[in-house]
Amino acid sequence: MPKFIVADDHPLFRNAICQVLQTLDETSDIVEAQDMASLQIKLTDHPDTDLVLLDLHMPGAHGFSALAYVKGQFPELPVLVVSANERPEIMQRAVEFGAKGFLPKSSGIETIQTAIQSALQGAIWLPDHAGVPTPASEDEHKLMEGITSLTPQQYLVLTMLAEGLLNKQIAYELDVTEATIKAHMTAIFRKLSVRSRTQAVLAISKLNLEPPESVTT
Amino acid sequence: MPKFIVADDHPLFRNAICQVLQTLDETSDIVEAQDMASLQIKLTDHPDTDLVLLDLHMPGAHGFSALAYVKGQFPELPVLVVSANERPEIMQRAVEFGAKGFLPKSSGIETIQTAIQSALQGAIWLPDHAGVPTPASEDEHKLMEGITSLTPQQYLVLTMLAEGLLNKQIAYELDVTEATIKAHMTAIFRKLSVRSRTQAVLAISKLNLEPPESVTT
DNA sequence: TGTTTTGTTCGACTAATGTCTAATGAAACA
DNA sequence: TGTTTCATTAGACATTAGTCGAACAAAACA
Repeated sequence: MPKFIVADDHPLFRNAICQVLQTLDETSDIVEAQDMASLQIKLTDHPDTDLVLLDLHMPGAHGFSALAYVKGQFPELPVLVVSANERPEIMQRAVEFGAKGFLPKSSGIETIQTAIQSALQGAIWLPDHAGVPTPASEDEHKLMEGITSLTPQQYLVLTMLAEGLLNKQIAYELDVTEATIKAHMTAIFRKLSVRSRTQAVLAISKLNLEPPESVTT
Repeated sequence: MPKFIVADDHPLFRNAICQVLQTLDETSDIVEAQDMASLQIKLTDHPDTDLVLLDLHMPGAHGFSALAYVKGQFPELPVLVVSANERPEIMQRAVEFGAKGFLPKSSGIETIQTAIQSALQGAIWLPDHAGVPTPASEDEHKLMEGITSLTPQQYLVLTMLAEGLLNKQIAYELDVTEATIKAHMTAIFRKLSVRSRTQAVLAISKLNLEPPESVTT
């Protein structure tokens, strides 16, 4: 009886994945999450999960930083990255940053089945067209390690910073004092090896997958 | 006697392009630039330029913001974007944001010749594999317009902000008072429709071409 | 040539940001 | 059970960022 968590903000696709999981094993225990906050809860509620199918585009998930965060919180948990992105470098990066593989959303049912099964068996799975690996820079790894070492609260604050919010606004949302947010900021800066919120934003935007998308201001 | 400006920070590739230009017309007048600062100078020194070959990766050039800036300073000047990027969406964006076409660096000599000639004749040129156009969002266009309306000094300040520099550091580099930089910031924020440097950085990072590359801090 | 507009510059003031120190509480551990 | 470690919380203080008003010069314009 394998246990899965399917984390994707698109209900239709989430359903489709669940269908495939049922096909593989009727006794599958499937938990769903539609954003990083709910994923966090589901992960702590279900420590016996066998595999997480993680979309890097959910609310609160900023590209690979979401992967880094999950790996930091649950280092032993296998994660299969699911994304609409088709770029080979992105697929390679996912594995390099600790995922069990990369599953494009354009994949057919059989491909999805294969990918999940190899991930469950502990193997790495990548699509045929993943191409030649181009290793990430050392700086990039350092940054991922930094995000990995963030606490849940710190990751949340970083997420809200990446939305362009003021400390005051973040404090209001999280119902704490502005001073608390400032303290979190300082901790985040240390872990990411930066000196200001501007540099922090610049650093994590380097880990984003999709460049030209709608500007959400 | 056509007049060109070749703007690329890679000397080898700049040379190669110049060779091709010579082949097309021996009487070609070719001016070179290796960064945005020198491009700015060359552009004002040579107002009779027929075509600019612009790499979006030079020092001081932050993706499409560099294109927006050049178009803002010289609206009538034809620009052919040259980039190592091979993604169809990027190519489409270049044209949508006012370029005469997109020339991948992997192109053969004949392709380069064709592209330059159509650009000179005023036509739009794109590679075969440019694919189906996916129009940019309205927000994206608004942002491009904002960058277009920046003055040279403001663009320079924005560039340094995108490097993660403090106002104090920018002021020192440009040899003006911190108060001056702050005034520039306020003007930039207005034009980009943002309220803080953090939001400004987030906005322009949406226009970047290359997602996962070395983190230059 | 006189007027207007605009970019650049800056000082004064207000708001936001970041660091340091420290208290509290919970989890890990001996 | 007592100890240690660490996340979370904040207040006090110092620094940085951002707005407003204004002077000055250069360019555009009538």
